[in-house]
This record gives sequence, C-alpha cells and structure tokens, in this order.
Amino acid sequence: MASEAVPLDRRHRRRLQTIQEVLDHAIEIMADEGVAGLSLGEIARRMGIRPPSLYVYFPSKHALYDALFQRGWVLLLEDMRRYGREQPPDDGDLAAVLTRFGQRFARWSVEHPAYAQLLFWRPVPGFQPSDEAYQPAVRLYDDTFAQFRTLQERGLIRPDADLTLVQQQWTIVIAGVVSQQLANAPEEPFDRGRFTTQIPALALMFADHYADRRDTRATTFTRGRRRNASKG
Amino acid sequence: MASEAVPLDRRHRRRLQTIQEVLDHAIEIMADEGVAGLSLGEIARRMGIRPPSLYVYFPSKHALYDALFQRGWVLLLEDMRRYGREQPPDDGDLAAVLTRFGQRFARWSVEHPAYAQLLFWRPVPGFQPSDEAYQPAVRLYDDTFAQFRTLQERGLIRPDADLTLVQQQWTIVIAGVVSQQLANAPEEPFDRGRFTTQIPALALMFADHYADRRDTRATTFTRGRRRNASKG
DNA sequence: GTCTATATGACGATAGAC
DNA sequence: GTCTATCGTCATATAGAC
Repeated sequence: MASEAVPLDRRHRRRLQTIQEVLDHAIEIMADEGVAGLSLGEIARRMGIRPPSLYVYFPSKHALYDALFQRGWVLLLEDMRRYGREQPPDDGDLAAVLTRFGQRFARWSVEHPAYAQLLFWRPVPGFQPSDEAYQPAVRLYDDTFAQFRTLQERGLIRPDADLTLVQQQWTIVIAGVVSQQLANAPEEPFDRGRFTTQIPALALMFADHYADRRDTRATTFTRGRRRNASKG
Repeated sequence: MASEAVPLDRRHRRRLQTIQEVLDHAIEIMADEGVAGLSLGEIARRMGIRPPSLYVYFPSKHALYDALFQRGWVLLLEDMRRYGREQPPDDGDLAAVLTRFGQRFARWSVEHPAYAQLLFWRPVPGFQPSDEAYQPAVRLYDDTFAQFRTLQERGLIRPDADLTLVQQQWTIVIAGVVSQQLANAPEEPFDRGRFTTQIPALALMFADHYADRRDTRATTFTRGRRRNASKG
C-alpha cells in the first residue's frame, strides 16, 4: 500500500521500464513462434539475464500472459479511439461507417497477429484472463455500443433494431474475417488479404438489413448498385 | 511396398488399431487441456505404455497433430455429407438452406472443440498440415461449392452473383460464429449459445442480398418480415 | 531489492538392449 | 514392439551473493 503511494520513485519507474521490456520481447517471440511458443528462457536470453530473474517481475508465466492480454486490449482500444477522434462524426451511410470501423479493427488484428491470437482465441491451456486484464476489452465494447446508439439516433439504423444484436452480429463477422485471414493466409497484407477485402461487401449486406430506409424506391435503387459491388 | 500390398495382415491391422487408440486418447486430452496442452507422456500414461513406444506409430508429435488434423476434417466432411443426403434437395428458400447447413457445420465444431481449434485456428507453433491431411478439407470445400451452384441453378441465388464470393463470405460468417462461441462461451450448448443462435438472422441477411427476387413487392414483403426476425 | 546459481520434474526426442 | 537410459530444454522454485 505505502509503496504504491510513491509512483514516481526511481526504483519503481525502473521496475516498470523493465516490465515493459519483458513484454516487448515476449510479443516479438510470440510473433515468431506463436502464442504457445513463448518461453521464459528465450525472453531471458534476449534480455541478457537468467530465466529465474523474470520471476521478480511476474510471479508466473500465466501472469505474463495476463499482462500481455491486457496490453493488447489497451493498444487496440487506443487505436480504435484514435480512429474515432479522427473520423468526422457523420460521414457516409451505415455501410461506409461499418466498413471503416471494421477495417480499422481487422487491420490492427491482422498486423498484430500475436496479440490477436491471444485476445480472440484461447491458445494457452490453463490461462484465464483476470477481471482487471479484461477491463479494456469491456471499455471497447461499451465504446462500440455507444457508437451504434449514435448511429441509430442519427437515423442510420432502423429505430426498431435491437442494437445488442446488431453489435453482436457485426462482431461475429469481423471476428470471422480476422480468424480466417490469420489461420489461412497470415502472410497476406491487410489491403490484399483474401478475407479482409470482403469487409466492404459484408458491411453492405449489414446495412441493407439494418439501415433505416422508409422509401421503397430507394431500396430498389440500392439493390441495383449492389449487384456490381458483389462482383468486385 | 510389399508390406503395403498386404493390408489385411494381422500385424498391420493391429498396428492400425493401436494408431486409432492413440488418436482417441489424444483428442480426449486435447478436449480437457486444450490443443497445446497435449503431451505424449499423458497419452502413454493413459495407454499403460512408455512415451518412447509412441514413436513406433508416429515419428514426431507434429505427425500426430497431422493425423488428428486429417481425421478431424474427415469426420466433419462425413457429417456434412450425411446431412446432405438426409436433406430433401429443394426444401425452403435460400435463408433456410444457409441456416440448416451453417448450423450443422457450427454444431459439429462447437461439439468437437478440440478438433475445431486444430482445424480452424493455428494453435501449434511449428505445425503445418501436410497436403494429404488437407485433402478432406478441400473435398468439403468442393462439396459446398457444388451445393451453391445447385442453388443458383435452381434460381435461389441471383444468376449474376459470384459463387466464389458467396461461399467465401458465408464461410467467414460461420467461422466467426464458431470462433466467438468457442473463445468466449465454450461451455454453452449449441442450441443456447449466444453466438450460435445468431445463425438464422445472419442467414436472412445473406439471403436478402443474394436471393433471386425479380418481384419488387416480394422484396418489400420479405423486408417486413425481417423486422420481426431481428428482434428474436 | 535485484539478480545469480542451482535444483526439480516435466517435456519431446533418440539410442540401444531385449 | 516395448523397454530403459539418456539428452537438452522447458517452467518453476529456493537459497543466497551483492
């Protein structure tokens, strides 16, 4: 308790710095060898110390995974929030908005495959993330839900649509894109991925279902345009 | 060569039987401990032999994973073909067909989580399935494509739709459902899974996009029904 | 307080006796 | 075909140097 009351203590800062260094090496190894391929010995080797020294900073390998899990969600949350601030709040229709945010999420995931495996799959046998590590994931969920609510208030989503279901279904789609891309063609860049490039088409499908269109002729018009889009 | 020419040899049969026993124990362990939690020592322990004896049947742990990968796809392929034979070939509209086959695929995956992790994710660091092990997966892909072609020929899918894209996008959606269900709520049964129960709604979205509807009033009618479906 | 040295038991894998 | 013995590596734990 008393030690936590002095966050700017020199030793404390140095300790936090070392912890970050451990996490950096861990992520680099996971990117090379896969999440399950992470070994404390390899971290120590790259840092020039002995494996037991790592136990000064993390009580177990699971605790290390927990810190990585939390940092991954924090990084993804920050990336999505940065993107949200950059975006004009009312640019384009529902399909355009879904596409942009879905692409941003999927891009980060595909470009950080080690984090993505840890965050979206369960590759470590006994590992269950702690409540604290889960918190940034919950915050991202809440952020996303608030954005869906805004879309509905602005009239881009049908007023009778259940936002919980809309968010869940769009999450399923993006999770599918990331999963398939990482499992089947992890070396493809995001912009040319055979799965990631399907996001706009999938967003169109979504918008067709949930967009607020009271004019039947407008529906027919959009329907005609979609025929071309599905050919791309 | 000569030994392979006598497939009914007693020793050969006994050997194949032992191999199946090894795979059975391996899957059971993976279901308990996760794919990465599989250990040769545990297999040997359950079989009442010593770990090195397993090397008579599999030259490495990766070879064991390869056999499991192949057997998983064979089981899933057989399940889907069995289902295809049971189904009347022209029962219902596109949404109904997509729902039924998607549910069958997702149900098998959720009810065989150990296989599913191995088939759909890449949880084992250096493991790459061999071409031979991949073959049943290709056969299932071809089966599915042929069914989509039949649907298009029967007029259930727009004639101008690119079937490759339709199949790929539906695969993404089902992969997303399975991924999310297994990663976030693996203990929920298929029929009450918070993700698996979204398949009908997702299929409706798909059908809305790709179904062949030349009558605008029919479109409007379906559109009206959908509002209720999205509330479930 | 921080790290090293050392030890334990599990793992995948190999060699060779029977 | 199964065994014992062994190797190198792993996560983990403890004792103690500085």
